[in-house]
Amino acid sequence: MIKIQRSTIVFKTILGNFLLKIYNNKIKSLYPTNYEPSILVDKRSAYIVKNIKNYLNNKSKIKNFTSDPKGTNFEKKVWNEIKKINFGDTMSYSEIANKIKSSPRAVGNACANNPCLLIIPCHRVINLNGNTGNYVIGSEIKKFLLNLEKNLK
DNA sequence: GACTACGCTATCC
DNA sequence: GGATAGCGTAGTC
Repeated sequence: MIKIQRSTIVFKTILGNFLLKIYNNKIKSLYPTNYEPSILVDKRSAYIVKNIKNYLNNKSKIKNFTSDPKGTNFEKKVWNEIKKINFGDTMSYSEIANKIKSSPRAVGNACANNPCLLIIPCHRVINLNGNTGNYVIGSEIKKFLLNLEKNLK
């Protein structure tokens, strides 16, 4: 008998409230929300939330949680490559494009559709010329995250 | 066809 | 040397 776990919780961080969706022990999505934080969380969610909060407070590295985001085959391929980037490291859009035989622009497209912020570290993907490039919830936050990881590396 | 979280080149100061 | 414009590129809607 397979036990399916399903939970949706909202928690507060220094970057605002985030909505976390878990299905069958895998993270389906993680992104900012306007909803009020929820109170009751199961053990697994509480563990993930604690790690993300510690990460954003520069207390610990973010763990490599299993994720199962919804997207096209191409997007999943891009996200899979991004998950391989080590904590504190960066990679350019064109490097990722070369790995999967695509173009930088298409990689950026896939990044913009990433439903699992932080979990799929698309903030570690930057421009070839060294600029941080854009980010769904603001390039300032991208810089903040990169700086955070540099300090803890 | 239009849009895009990119990259390269040409062409201006 | 910087700034900017234009175009190529690949994937999505």
